[in-house]
Amino acid sequence: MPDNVSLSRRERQIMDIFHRLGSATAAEVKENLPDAPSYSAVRALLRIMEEKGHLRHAYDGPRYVYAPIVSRPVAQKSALKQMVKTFFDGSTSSAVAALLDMSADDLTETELNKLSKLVEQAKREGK
Amino acid sequence: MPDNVSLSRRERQIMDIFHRLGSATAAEVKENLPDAPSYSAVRALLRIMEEKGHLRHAYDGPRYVYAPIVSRPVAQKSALKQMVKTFFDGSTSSAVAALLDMSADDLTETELNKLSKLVEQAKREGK
DNA sequence: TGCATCATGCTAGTTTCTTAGCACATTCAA
DNA sequence: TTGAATGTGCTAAGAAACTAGCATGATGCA
Repeated sequence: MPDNVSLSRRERQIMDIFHRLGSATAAEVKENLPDAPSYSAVRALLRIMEEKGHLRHAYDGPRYVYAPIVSRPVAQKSALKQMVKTFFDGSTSSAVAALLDMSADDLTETELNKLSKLVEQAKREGK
Repeated sequence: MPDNVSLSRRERQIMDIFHRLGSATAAEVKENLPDAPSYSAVRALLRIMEEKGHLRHAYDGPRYVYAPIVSRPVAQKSALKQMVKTFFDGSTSSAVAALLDMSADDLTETELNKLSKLVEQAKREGK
């Protein structure tokens, strides 16, 4: 095992599923996995990832329901940080700009108003 | 080789370096790599990644300078898309909100004003 | 109750990734 | 011009990741 933090290809795919779904059984993970391997392979991966500390499991009747150890907000934050650092030279505003530019068409007026408010709020708090 | 698109652990680390630096020689990649392996190992990886179509190389005198095949803007876009989909249920505004919240303290007034303008512009364009 | 179904735990094998090291070409300064 | 430094190409092997399949225990319904 290299280091318990950096994920292998499959492990990353699986973590993405959990970040999207929150929690999932082995069968659900398999369904959502590109180039889905065998059910057995998925279970083995989940077991290993639990050992490594990426996941934990609870019981839903007879079966395991896995979920990430790290909460969604924390995972979001760390993913965004990484993203801003890697792709935007550490500039948050560049990232926001790209985000807006990218999906300008998809944003409703309501959402845009919400964003205006967020920016205004940030201004007030900064002072 | 699994599929030429999904990156292995090392390959991902290396791609991140390129997205940050733009281009780099084997020696530079090695310097920036966590748990840096041997110079030789780095070169081998770069060669393989070029074969797979992730990188290309040019010459700087005697040595190779590698760079991503995909341009930075395109890579940014696709990374953001992935991020929004995985961590924010597809909601751009949630992502922007998290971004602002995360780094509110680091944003200067100038930057905030810039963002205001971007939002206003998006509003106008949407109409 | 008995059996099909659906779980998990484990083991062992294959494939892919990762690495080092050698051979050879080029560069550059003494 | 010559040899130390610094490149690259290649090969082979060890490590890690990935996978299938079997054994076994729980569940649920005819």
